[in-house]
Amino acid sequence: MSITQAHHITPPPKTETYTITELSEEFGITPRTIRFYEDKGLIHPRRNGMNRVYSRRDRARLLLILRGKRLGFSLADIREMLDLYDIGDGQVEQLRTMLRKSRERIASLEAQRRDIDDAISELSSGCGQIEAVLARKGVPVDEI
Amino acid sequence: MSITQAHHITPPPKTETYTITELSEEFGITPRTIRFYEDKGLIHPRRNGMNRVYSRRDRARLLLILRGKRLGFSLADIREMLDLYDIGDGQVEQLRTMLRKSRERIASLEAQRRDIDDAISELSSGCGQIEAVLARKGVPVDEI
DNA sequence: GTTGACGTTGACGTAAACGTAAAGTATATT
DNA sequence: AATATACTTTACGTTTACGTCAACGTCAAC
Repeated sequence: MSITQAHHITPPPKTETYTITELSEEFGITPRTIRFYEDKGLIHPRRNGMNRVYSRRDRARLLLILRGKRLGFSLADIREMLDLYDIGDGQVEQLRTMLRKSRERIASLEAQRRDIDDAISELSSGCGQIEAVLARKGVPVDEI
Repeated sequence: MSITQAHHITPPPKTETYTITELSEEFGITPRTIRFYEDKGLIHPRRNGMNRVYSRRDRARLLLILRGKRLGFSLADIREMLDLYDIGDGQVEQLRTMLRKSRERIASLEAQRRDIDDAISELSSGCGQIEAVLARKGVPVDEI
């Protein structure tokens, strides 16, 4: 039914390229997501006719995008940093921006952590009170 | 046309009631927000004609809602807990539910905190690297 | 000639928690 | 009346990061 062999196997990987599904599977995201990033200006793959063709540089950008997301940056932030990365000449300016953004992000995360700690305290205390009431009523507290 | 006297001065505060703007101002939220909560079934003020009339019980519910939000519960969660609170007879069942939800919330918050700590670590390390590069280039790092 | 795999664009849907008009009602004062 | 104030409802807009169709293109295989 087929030559069993080549078909969608990149012929001679001259300049390594990737299709959208290849990347989506490698990174565990959907093609829709990758197109969405393109829509937002985060990535600019070449085209082969209608189809998107991703280079290793594109792949690297995608990695940076996912890393940024993991760190809690917005796509807009990531885009800004990638744009600076592209310019490339203003290395220093780029690093300054990343440093500033990273520090801001750290401060924001630390604030979040304080809020979380406060909430945990309040919730724990609330749990304690509920447990006390239930215990007084003879209700086993751990089987909930 | 009027007794020149009373007007918006609650006559004899027989049963303490509140208007929507009173509550919104007291709690620093907008009337829209309070109506939204009603829309979502979190609160059920009486009506005087078309106008909403809030009792002290309603006010207390609003406080519980805001407290729940502060602790990071969704309005749906809060609604569920308030509904149980209303029934009132199944006190135990209600407490169990609150205890369960609170514990779930604590677990979720602790997970969030771990993620935050990881992100802070990664960001700090990244900042360190950037600072090193900038320092090597003779760029002052703190004035950014 | 049609099936299948893969790709494309476009547009609407989702979630949460409201914001923001737009337009009407009711009451009280001027 | 006219004005001012407070309140009402209805309904669409906002934000972020996609999901979910729908309908169509293209290419190779059978």
